[in-house]
Amino acid sequence: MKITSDTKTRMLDTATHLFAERGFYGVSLANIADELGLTKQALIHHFATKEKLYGQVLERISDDIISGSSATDDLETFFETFCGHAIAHPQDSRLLMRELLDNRRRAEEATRWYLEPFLRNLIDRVKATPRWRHAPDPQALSIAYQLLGAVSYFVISEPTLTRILGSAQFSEMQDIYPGEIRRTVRLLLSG
Amino acid sequence: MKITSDTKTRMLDTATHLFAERGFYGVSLANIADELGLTKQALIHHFATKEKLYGQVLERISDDIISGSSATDDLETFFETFCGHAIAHPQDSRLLMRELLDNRRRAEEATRWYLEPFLRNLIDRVKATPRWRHAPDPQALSIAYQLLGAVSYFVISEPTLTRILGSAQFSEMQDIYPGEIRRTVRLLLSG
DNA sequence: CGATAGACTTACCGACTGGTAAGGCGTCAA
DNA sequence: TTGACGCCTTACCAGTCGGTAAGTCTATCG
Repeated sequence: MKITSDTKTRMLDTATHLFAERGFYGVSLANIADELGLTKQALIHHFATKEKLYGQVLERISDDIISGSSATDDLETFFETFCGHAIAHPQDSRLLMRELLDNRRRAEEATRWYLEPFLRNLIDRVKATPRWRHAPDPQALSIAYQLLGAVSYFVISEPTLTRILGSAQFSEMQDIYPGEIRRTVRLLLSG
Repeated sequence: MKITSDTKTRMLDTATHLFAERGFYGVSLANIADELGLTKQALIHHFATKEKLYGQVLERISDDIISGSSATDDLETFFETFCGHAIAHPQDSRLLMRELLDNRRRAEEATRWYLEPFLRNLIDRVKATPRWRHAPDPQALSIAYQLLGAVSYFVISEPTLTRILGSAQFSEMQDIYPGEIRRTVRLLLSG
């Protein structure tokens, strides 16, 4: 128990998992604490409030995403990496999707805007391609956003698709999806 | 006060709006009742439980979506309609997105599977095109899902994009997005 | 050995949750 | 006039929420 940051990391891991699965209001501090084998006051000791805990969870994820994307990658490589990361870490996609849905209400109290640098980066990346070199920002972002949405929406649909298709067909779909995305990227960059 | 179904409709409208905005656990029966100028027991009188109210909200939306899509439309027309509906009724998209995120936990108690007929319909529609006539189900669904995701993800991002781009650039993006989707549909059907 | 500090606990709080029980009120049929 | 019914209310409940207060325990350091 000497290394307190280890406990803090475990807390963030568990909180990330639960917030991603049930959302901010679907999870109580007691839920998180139970899964850790601690009390909710241990969480409050480290993070002061539930909001701040949630904020640190978001911050860690957005740092991962931004640092995980090399600035020199072309669009095709970028989305290949992005798609791979999203499928490997569906929790992150779920949590960011929830944040997109919830941030209108959280807007007043949001201190930092997590997604902005990521999206600015994406716009520049699209405008670095020959096809979209002269596109205005909204159009460049439209291109990127279609791909972003195509990946994220698929990843968060895992439970639904598994139920409808069965797990065998879903994992088949999961295998081919990155390739389909790659083909769409190429089409968008050439057409 | 004679026409009770009118009150019931108002209740469903308000519940739809609030559930879409804050999610199932972010809204209490009292919140909904307050906005209606009634008490939460009025809601319970009509819907018995919060879960059943939520279920009826979902049912109404999925009925709208399914009945709103003519079976004879080709893919391009279908997604044009779908995109228009999504932009005109962002609440519906938000709610369905939340359901995709939450239904893993709700899975045990779900009595009806809302999205299945919609997705089956989509698979058939993709396989009705010359380009994908012989595609297996997972691939056909991958094609459709990219488009579905591209539309839905954009629609629920309105608060985020407005903040980042400003409302002028966002509405510009909203204007061009259906056209971008249409072009992507064509690319996917020809490439 | 004694003191200090961080990690974590028990005990507790007021506010709010979904839901039950019971009754008031207006409308309509007999 | 009377009774029944649908709509909605007040009163109330046990359970949970996020958070505060006041410790206990252990490790470190002088």
